[in-house]
Amino acid sequence: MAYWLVKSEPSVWSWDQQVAKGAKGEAWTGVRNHSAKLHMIAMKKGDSAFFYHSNEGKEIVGIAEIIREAYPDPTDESGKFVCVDLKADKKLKTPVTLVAVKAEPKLAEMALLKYSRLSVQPVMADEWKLICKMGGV
DNA sequence: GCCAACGTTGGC
DNA sequence: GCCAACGTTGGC
Repeated sequence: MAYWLVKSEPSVWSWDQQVAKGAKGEAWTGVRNHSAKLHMIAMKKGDSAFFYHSNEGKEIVGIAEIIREAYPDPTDESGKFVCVDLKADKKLKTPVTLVAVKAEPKLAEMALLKYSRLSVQPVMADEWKLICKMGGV
């Protein structure tokens, strides 16, 4: 069981839209970065991922579950990139903001802070637990 | 294969 | 709207 974090601009694809898809989920497409791609390939069905809103909100709003492992991204004409399917699992009672993550010394090593442009990132188990606690789940 | 120029992301 | 970080492109 591994943990991840995916980012999306809510104006493009928001948590509420993800929730509206229900149990059948939605393909997480459009990732055009090789580091992010490698992380998606490493995802296993049943893994969990934080859902982070970039630009607007700048906070972790919910937890999604990987329901389909990496397959070719249908929106990528070059055929080089992959996507996974995610479904909304649960919403954090309290969103964990970027400010809150930065204020917590135990989270200083998070990829979210170190590689702010990376749209799919791994999360350490203890980071995961702490953020869940901060988020009230 | 190096590196400058350029584009994109995302925080501020 | 600005700019830092970083990926990509293209000339050499």
